[in-house]
Amino acid sequence: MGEGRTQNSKSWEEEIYWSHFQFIHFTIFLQSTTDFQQQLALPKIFSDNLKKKLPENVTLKGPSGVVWNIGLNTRGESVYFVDGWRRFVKDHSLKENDFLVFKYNGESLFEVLIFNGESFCEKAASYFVLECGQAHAEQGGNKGKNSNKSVEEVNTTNGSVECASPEKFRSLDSIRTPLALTFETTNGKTFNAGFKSASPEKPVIEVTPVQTKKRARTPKEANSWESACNKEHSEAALSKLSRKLSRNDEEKIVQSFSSSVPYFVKIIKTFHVSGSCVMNIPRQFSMEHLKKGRIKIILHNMKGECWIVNSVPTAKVPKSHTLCAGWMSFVHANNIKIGDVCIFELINDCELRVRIAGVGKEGLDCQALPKTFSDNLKKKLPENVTLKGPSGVVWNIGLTTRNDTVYFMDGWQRFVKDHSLKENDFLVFKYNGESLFENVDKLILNKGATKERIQTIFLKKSILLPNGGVECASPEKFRRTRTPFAVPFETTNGKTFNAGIESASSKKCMADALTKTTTIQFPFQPTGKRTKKKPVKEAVPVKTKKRGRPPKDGNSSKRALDLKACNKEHSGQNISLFRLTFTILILAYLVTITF
DNA sequence: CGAGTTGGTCGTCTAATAGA
DNA sequence: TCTATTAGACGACCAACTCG
Repeated sequence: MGEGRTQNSKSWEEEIYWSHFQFIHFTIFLQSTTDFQQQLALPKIFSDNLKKKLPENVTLKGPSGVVWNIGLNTRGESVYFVDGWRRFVKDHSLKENDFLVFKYNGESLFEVLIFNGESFCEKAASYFVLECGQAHAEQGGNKGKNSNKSVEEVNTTNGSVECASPEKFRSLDSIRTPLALTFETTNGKTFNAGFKSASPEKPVIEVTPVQTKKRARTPKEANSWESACNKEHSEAALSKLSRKLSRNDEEKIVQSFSSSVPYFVKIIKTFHVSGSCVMNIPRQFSMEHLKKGRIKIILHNMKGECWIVNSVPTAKVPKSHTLCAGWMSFVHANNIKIGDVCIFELINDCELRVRIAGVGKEGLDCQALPKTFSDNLKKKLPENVTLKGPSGVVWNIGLTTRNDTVYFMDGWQRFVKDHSLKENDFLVFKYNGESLFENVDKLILNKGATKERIQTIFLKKSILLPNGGVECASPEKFRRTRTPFAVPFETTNGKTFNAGIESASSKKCMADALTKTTTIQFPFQPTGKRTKKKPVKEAVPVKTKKRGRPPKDGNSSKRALDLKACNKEHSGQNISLFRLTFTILILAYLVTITF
């Protein structure tokens, strides 16, 4: 979204953010596939906006307060940390999967927080990196001019509220900003199908241009959300509401998901789960990945259970398929409801794995805190806490503990809504040890470098149960699941959020579903007992000539991060109580929102 | 050359029909 | 009566065409 905008078409929020804000945050994930031990590429959006302002040498201030002087090198479109970076990596024992949060002061200082990608919490050891020879020497060396000044500036801001002026600015912004329309439309179950094809060579970016541009009907009469909700039959109302979707809305789901296998996305409509109960497969997906004629398709849910479903060619749309017999059983067994998002991934020939993401407001109701954090602080956490947003505005949130996991519960939905949080948003929280969580804003994820990383790390953190309860999987389980990545986007607040999140509803199963649907013979034999009222016209050959402008290029802005792990060399000494407390109290985690 | 018009294509959705 | 299947209306999008 925001990232897709060109420099010349910045929103006013972006313009103000990049031109006037004193502090800029961004996040970088360390990948083994990149040479991160030698150099580190800064996020493209960051360097694009600030390249001209960046000095040749900057200072990195680690969590311990020690500073490192780092040389910047511009190559092509990218800016890299080079000289001195290796030392920083070594001194902090940075490893693959660690991720760093940088806070740039607008001049030459970057404050760095270092997080463990496994626990989503800070690496405690990073607070105990002491002044070492190299770091010390650099600090006092000829590059000290910038650093000294910067350190002073940091000290003045550290103890109090960060970036006072910008925060005030943002506060006004937040008050002005209406609730996120996009979120409501998401909840409004208003998306149409999307189709995305991915090849092994290009597993995530490629988007089939034609199919992703779905046509959303607009209602003849303008039904407002309110009027729709007032209808007696809410499902029908939702169905009507769904027609109000814009094309952009439809594409969002497709673009927020990526998979190494071909897939298509469907937003469940009334007719998918009631009445005839059919599911149409996008024509292009059918053409590319399904056999012609009647076939049976095996649908897998995320539990590994499977259903056999008839797939018949669509008469009106040649080469397209419609799921019919067996689809209803799948719907019932997996408790699929109107508005749910189903992602059909082709895992084998005629086998589709279906990810089902519930779209109810219950999906926004809670958010699990990182296990490491809650394990350490669960006993100290009050029942109600305060979330302080980047704007300075606060939200009261209730905490609930279930199965050893602590969740933001009551009020979280409001926080999500007010901040237009979506799938793949990335939040960093700072906990003050009592009842206040401050949300550090304006993180910029190194999109390209993060994409692959996120697929292996940021995983499903909470699963909504049909009864509204929440089941939280272990971090290890999360890690095993490949998670879609969405490009960083800008909220209506002008904030750039990132991170990978995925959530899905795990619905209860119907034990007999399989037996009900396994009676279909293969190859499928039509009954032949139906008669057509009218002769069917011979299928007209599809015109191959495409008119008009060619589809736009998929813009893959992959960037490489370079770095490698290194060994720990420094252990903590002279531990101060303050440092220890601070170490524990800062956390970062990914927000999982089911919609 | 650009704006407006037109017609083809195809996805969405409903209703009809027939089998179990 | 329920489920499976099919036909077709409707409507949006897009590209080619037309015209000023």
